[in-house]
Amino acid sequence: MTRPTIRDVAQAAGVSKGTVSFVLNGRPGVAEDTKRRILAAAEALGWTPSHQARALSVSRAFAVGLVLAREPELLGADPFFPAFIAGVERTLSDRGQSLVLQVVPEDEEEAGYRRLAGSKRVDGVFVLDLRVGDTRIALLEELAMPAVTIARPDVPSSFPAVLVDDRPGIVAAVRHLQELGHRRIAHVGGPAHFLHAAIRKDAWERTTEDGPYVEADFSAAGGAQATRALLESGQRPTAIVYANDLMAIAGMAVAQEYGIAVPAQLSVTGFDNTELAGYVSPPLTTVRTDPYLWGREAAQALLDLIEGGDRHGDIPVPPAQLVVRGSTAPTGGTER
Amino acid sequence: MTRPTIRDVAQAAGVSKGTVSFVLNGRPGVAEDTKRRILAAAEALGWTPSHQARALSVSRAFAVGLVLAREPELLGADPFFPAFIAGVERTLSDRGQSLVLQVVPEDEEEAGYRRLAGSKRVDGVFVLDLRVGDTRIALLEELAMPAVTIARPDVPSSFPAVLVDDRPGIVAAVRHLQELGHRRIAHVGGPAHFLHAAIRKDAWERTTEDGPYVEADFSAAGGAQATRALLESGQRPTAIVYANDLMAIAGMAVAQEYGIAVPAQLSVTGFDNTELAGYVSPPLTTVRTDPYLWGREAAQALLDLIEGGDRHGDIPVPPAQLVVRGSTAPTGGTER
DNA sequence: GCGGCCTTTCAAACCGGTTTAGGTTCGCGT
DNA sequence: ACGCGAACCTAAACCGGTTTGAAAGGCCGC
Repeated sequence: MTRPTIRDVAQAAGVSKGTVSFVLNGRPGVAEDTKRRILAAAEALGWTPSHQARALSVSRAFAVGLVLAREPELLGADPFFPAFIAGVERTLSDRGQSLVLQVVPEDEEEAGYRRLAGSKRVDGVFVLDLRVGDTRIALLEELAMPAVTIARPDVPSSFPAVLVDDRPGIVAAVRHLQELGHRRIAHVGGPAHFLHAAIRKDAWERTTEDGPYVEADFSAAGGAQATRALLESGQRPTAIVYANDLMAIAGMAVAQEYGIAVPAQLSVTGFDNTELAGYVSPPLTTVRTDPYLWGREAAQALLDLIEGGDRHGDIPVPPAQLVVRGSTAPTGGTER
Repeated sequence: MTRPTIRDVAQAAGVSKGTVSFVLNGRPGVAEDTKRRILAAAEALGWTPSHQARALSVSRAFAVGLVLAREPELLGADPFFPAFIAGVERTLSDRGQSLVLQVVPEDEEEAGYRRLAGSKRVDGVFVLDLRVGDTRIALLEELAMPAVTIARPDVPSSFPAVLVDDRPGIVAAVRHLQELGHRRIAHVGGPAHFLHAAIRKDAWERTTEDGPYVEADFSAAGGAQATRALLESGQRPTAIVYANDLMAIAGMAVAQEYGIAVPAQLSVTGFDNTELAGYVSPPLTTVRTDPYLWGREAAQALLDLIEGGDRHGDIPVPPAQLVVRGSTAPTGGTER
């Protein structure tokens, strides 16, 4: 029992391969009656097109790629990635495309893209975790590979970008703290070469009046260490705005360890609204983002780009929103 | 500037396509000299095989699939999945294969597998999150699709399985608690229809002398709720063994909320050793697993199965190990 | 009754590899 | 001088679709 091919369908319907192909691609110029016969035959045989063969003749892969260059441990802790992928899949499966994942060590990222492009395994790619002066866009242009980026405002890109603006979220967090009376509001950021880390820091910097900045690496360990540095410094901040939830949660644990009560003596905000955020003690005030939506939009844009070739312009998405929980409180909590 | 094909290489080397193909697949029967000429020509032209064409002629997809039926939010919180994928990728990229991901709503899981199989997009699949009486193995047999499962001991499977044994980890956790003097040791498990949830519960049940069981759903919300139930029950346990870190961390927050000190009044253990586990307060005693390794092994087995067709037998992996941190302590902590 | 046009269909080429059947060339034994 | 096998290589078929150029048939007007 081998899979039926288009030949079998043609034979069964008493027509040629070409005609069958026409019908199945909805081209005009085939008599109604013949069309019905062919469709019936295909149905009866349970025929489905071989995507391999189709791929070869139209030289399309019917798939898009995603290269992940983060370390596995960091990936595991980051809620962005699965949600984004789920969103991407949502659109892809509707359009009969699939997603090829490539996880590579950080220093082989470029090779990852080359591999996807060189073997024509995908028709386009997503570019995540954009960095300042990212070399990947030039690379992809050179490879003539359609791409869609998840970018931040004010960063020109030759590819369509899903424009995520983290600033309103950070600004809202800082303002919220200021309304609670905080003045020394610190920031624990991610690696400065990441666009999203840079823009979060920038938003904090412009909104806050005064407060120390520590660069960390988005990891729990990094967040803990940065927090330690802040708490031991001469002038302790009364609030810390973290660039993600993971660091914020680790930071709260450090504060506890130092005997500093959150939120009574130290207010803390995170970013991402991970599942755990609402279930730590105290529940974390954080910023909610919607990577699922970004994934859907990014996939839309990429497929349009691949198919139409004309889709341009960026895709705005709703700004991040502050979720106030229990880790922030007015200043002036009692010392113990 | 179009990509060079095997024809171009043949022409440049002054031989026929067939010969080139022979050389590039390392078949014997080609003179050393010719071989060199061909390789040189291929090199000079920068030729890489079109995987589409190859796929068509040998009817292989050179890819394996992974169907994920969990809800995106749960995926985000689970460290298993990215680490597993990273491990899979490690093996795959060495062998020139790629990974096709399919994320589907929970009720469309079967359709997901059918889609992958029907379009011949993949040569084999991984089966994760095995359930009791899982219908997927029958489905895959019907589809004649090679598969490798991540399974638990004592569950017969017609496919090779990476045999993960969670029991030693749970047993070690319970024993550790017993050595600290605990007798009423509760368990908060995952949904009972999941094999890994069932076996963890089973291991706890056999090792513990006495203690309540609450079924939850591996989510933070579920863990919190289960913990609430346990703490409000007449006979409070002095220790709780959770089936994953996420629930354990949420549980600790609930205890705190109730004014119950961890670990002084309540000891807690998790499972997974997520990144955050070591950076909450108190740091979580948990069980370390190695999904990265499982991914590597699973991919090995799957490729062997696809290529050789003869690979059988299960693949054992090192048992999970207890990581003792600060969330467990001797019983008899002072009431406040 | 014939040329012209439109509709419908077909046969064949093509995508870029792999694989098979067969053809040269050569050296060797007799 | 001839037959024979080994070593090397080629031509062509094949995988399963898409696409093109042309042919066949029907209908029209003149």
